[in-house]
Amino acid sequence: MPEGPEMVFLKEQTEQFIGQVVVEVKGRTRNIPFELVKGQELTQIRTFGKEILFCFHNNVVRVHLMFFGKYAINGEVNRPLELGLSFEDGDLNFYACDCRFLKEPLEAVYDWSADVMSESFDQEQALQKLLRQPTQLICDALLDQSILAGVGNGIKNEVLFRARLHPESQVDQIPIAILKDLIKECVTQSFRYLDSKREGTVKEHWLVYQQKECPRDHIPLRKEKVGKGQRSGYFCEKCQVLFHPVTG
DNA sequence: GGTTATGTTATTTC
DNA sequence: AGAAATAACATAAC
Repeated sequence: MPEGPEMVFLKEQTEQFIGQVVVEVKGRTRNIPFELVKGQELTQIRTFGKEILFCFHNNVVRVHLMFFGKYAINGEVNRPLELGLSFEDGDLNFYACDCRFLKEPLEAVYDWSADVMSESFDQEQALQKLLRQPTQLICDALLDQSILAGVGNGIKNEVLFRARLHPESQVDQIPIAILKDLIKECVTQSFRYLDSKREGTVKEHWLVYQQKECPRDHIPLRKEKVGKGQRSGYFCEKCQVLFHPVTG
C-alpha cells in the first residue's frame, strides 16, 4: 500500500473517526505511549508522502506502512497487531508498519512543499533540489523522499515512461524541459493513481510498471534492477531516451 | 523452497 | 568524520 496516493486514500477512508475519542489502544508497538493517546479526540488526519498522521490536540500518531504494511478499518486481519485504535464508533488496525509518536508541531517536522500530493508542492523547488544532485541517476532521484515525497517505485516507472526518459539517465545530462515535465508527471500520475484507487481500478492503471510490453512500440519492456537503489525498473529502450555523460 | 516485492533506517565499513 | 555499503525489519505471492 505504500505510495503517496494510497495514503491519501487511507486518509479519506479514516476521516469517519475525526471528532471521536480513542477508547482503547492496543498492539505490539513500543513507540507509542498508549496512555497518552487513550481518551484523546482525533482532530485531524494529514498525510506527508508515504506517511499518515493522526492528529490529536497535543500530539500526533504517525504510521508508515513500509514494504508490507496493511490496515483494517472496522475489522481485523489474522496477523500480529502493530497498532490498534478503538474509537467510540469503530476501530482502526495497523499491521507490519512503523509507528511513531510526535510531540512537536508538524510544521517543525515536515515541509509540505516536497509532497507531490500536497497543495503546497513546489515544482520549481523540486527542480532545484534535483539539480543539486547532478551525478545521480534519475531513477534514484525520483525515489528521494526529500525531493518528491510520496513517489514510490510504481509511480517512478510510470513517470519515466510518460516523459520518455530512460531510468538510468544522469540528472545533469537531462534537458531542463524534460526534468520539468517529469516533475509535473509525478503530480499528474500520483493523482491519477488516487483516482484509480477510488474507482478500484489500480490493476488497470499501470502502463509499464509490472507490465510486459511497451504500449507505444509493442515490443517487450526491459525489466532490470536500476540505480544505486537497485529497484525494479520497467522501461522501453526504444522510446525512453538515455541521457548519459559522454566519456573520453 | 527460493525469489521477489509498493520502503526506510540502523549499523558497519571504508 | 562522513560517505557508502550492508544488514535489518516486515509478509505475501509466485
